[in-house]
Amino acid sequence: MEWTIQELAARAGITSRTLRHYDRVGLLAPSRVGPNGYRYYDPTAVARLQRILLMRRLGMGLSAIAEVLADEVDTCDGLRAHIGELEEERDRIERQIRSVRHTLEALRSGAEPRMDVMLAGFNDRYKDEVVSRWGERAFQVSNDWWHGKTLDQQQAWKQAAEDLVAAWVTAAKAEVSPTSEHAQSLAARHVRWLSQIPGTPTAEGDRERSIEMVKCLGDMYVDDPRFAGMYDDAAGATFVRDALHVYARTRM
Amino acid sequence: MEWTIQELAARAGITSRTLRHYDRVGLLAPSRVGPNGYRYYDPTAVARLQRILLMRRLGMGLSAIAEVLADEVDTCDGLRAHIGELEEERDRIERQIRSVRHTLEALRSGAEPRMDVMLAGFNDRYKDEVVSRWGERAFQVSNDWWHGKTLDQQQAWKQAAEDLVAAWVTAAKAEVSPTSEHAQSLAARHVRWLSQIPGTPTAEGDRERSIEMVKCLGDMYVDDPRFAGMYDDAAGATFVRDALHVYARTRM
DNA sequence: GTTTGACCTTGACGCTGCGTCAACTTCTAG
DNA sequence: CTAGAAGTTGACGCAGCGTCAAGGTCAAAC
Repeated sequence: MEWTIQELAARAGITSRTLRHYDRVGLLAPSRVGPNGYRYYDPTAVARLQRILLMRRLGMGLSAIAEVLADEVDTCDGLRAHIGELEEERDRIERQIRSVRHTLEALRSGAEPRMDVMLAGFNDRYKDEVVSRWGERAFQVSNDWWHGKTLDQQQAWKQAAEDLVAAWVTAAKAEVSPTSEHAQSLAARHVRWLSQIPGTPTAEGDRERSIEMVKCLGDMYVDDPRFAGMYDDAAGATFVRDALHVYARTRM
Repeated sequence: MEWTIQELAARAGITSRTLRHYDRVGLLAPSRVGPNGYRYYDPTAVARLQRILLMRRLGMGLSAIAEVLADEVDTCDGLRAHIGELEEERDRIERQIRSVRHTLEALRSGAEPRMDVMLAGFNDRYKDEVVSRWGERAFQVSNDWWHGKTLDQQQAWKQAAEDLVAAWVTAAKAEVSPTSEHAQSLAARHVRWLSQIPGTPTAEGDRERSIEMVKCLGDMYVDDPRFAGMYDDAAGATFVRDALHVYARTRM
């Protein structure tokens, strides 16, 4: 079976010009060229084109695609690498979906983006508050850390926080006890999450002040109006606070 | 809070040149321009940039992005549309992953791609066989139909077939009876799938020959070596054959 | 046999979305 | 005050095609 340039273009959803371009740059030569100069493509060429279009969709340059196709001694390796790329791309999109979805909800409820609040303690918008409570250096270091991250990294971090909040809400709804193993493991995760922020007591291994900070944070979840609704309702916030207090007292 | 052009570029993973370009084409103006001509960006600008980069990743042109951002009277609508786009993109990638994964497996096992076999009855590679069994016209019509589809459409169709096979294998493993409601609904789905191919008896409503064809196909799954392993093992193929036979006898 | 119209060819120029100097100014730190 | 890092505005370049232009080829109709 063979196809003319137009037939192949139509089937692939591209133009004949693109195929001629690929021929010229040596990316995809027709399987046969008629004595009249006409280009004809066979199924092998079609398969190659499919791979090319796949990679192009991922934003790869034509030269990069050519390299991949050339270096590909083992087709299996190429495909495996390809699956990896696709999975990464999917995960990235998945995260973006959740992020946008969250932004949408926040917008609808008229609230500020939750995570801006979550970062309240270490966001420059709350500088005075932080400085008075944890000192100038804690503010500086944590602030620099945050602004040193790329948007992608920030988003990933926020996503981790989102997941944590979601886990808390689920646990609270399940009406288990704040002292239960599950709740305590969530608290541990919460503290680990906090300790990623440099400059804070938990990150610096200052046990006394870490305990104080975790308890303070728990109280804020309940009392501070800026956190209102973050853990769904008052019961949720209370659950988180209790769990954090217990964890601070017994396991830190 | 404000950032200089370099700070923002670093955080967004782009270059300052890109930001200047966006300014020039009116896509993203800095929130403030100093008396020295320096550009400064505030969080609002950052949010807008995030949306721009998001859409750009989806392959949109800058002018198209500008239009979207301009037409967006309601931010919520824009975000919702955006989620839709992202979900579609994710699904597309998901399908590609499955497709590539399948190709890989087929390659590893040394077998031909399964779907080439699945199409055996109506693939030009098996022309003689088809013609002798279902007539010249059935071959012609179905073949034209298949080659008239775009690569994307072909892939979607193959994916549907993959899903069908997977459902069959699952059902076979569950050791339900071929006469069970579930197996029979799968058989119905199988026939509907077949009837999408123009020129075949099932597509043309020829009841007698449709029954014959479904039974014949079932037999081939078991007997024809080209289908070996498609339904995992002999037991799987037998299960499918039995279910199809029962369906053909009692419900067609 | 010729004509018509669809499809093929090779240039060649244009457009988008930046990368990359160049030439110059401005801010920051010692 | 001076070095160096970072800012500015052009201006040119490059990839990946779209889009004529100026023709050859083919299948079918007349």
